[in-house]
Amino acid sequence: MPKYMTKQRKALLSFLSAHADEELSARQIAQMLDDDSISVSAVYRNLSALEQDGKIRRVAKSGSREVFYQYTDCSSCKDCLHLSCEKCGKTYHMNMPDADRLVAALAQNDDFSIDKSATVLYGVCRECKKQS
Amino acid sequence: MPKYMTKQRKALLSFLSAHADEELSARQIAQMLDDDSISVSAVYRNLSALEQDGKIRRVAKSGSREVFYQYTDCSSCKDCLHLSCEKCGKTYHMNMPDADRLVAALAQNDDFSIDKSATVLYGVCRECKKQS
DNA sequence: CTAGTTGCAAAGAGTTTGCATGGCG
DNA sequence: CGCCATGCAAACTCTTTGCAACTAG
Repeated sequence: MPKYMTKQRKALLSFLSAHADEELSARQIAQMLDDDSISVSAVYRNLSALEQDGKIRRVAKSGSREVFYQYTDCSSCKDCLHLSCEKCGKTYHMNMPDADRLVAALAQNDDFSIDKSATVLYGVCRECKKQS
Repeated sequence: MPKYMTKQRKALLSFLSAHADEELSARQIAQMLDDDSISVSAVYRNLSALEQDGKIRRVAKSGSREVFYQYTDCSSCKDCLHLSCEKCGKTYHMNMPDADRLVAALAQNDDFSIDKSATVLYGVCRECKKQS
């Protein structure tokens, strides 16, 4: 959809790649890309385009009124399901045999076709479990 | 948390029970509870309380700037995983053997403790699959 | 050059809050 | 009767949009 690769868009995409799978608000993104590399409105416009393009997911976090954006680098994990840790915020990729089994079981027993790109499983990851 | 059962709160809770598992915005809720049974701000305040109490989940739907609220009647399905249809918006309950298998597989192979109350699997339900 | 993008500032929308009033217990 | 909850409207914040200037191709 975007036609020109402006330096602002380049900076944003590069930032998103570096922070793939993290849940960030537009404001946070604009701030972390400090030194005036891109304006907030341009961030919003680019984020919207990416969302329509299916490259970004929007999530509402409880307790905050902002919406958070999560960029997923599609090349590497088009088909995998995502696990998101509620403690540290990190995203993991569910291992494939499990994911396939889940998809198959849902299709067979619940007659439900899962949309892998839209669903995220929430919980607590190994690292955070250790600490608590 | 709430101390008094006002008629507004009663109307809201009754409405939510009747529309359990549906994703609705605060505005929608206030409007559907028409004839001035409750003000929008009271809806927000009650919704927030319910959210803190874990009885309500907030979701960001792509394309809309509003946040949607989903009430789950905990008594009936404390432990089950939810399936949400992207076409018709209905929520289904994943059948238990599958859910248990999924939880076990995640714990064992990914070392991830799933939070059943927070996760929702998105996809397309049987009814909607037929139609398309 | 031309058309897509940006930045700014203003508009728009959803949500929150202060305060006086009203009602549950 | 006391305190919580409500309604209203104003305040806030996040997000979108109009428009002139800029720039990638």
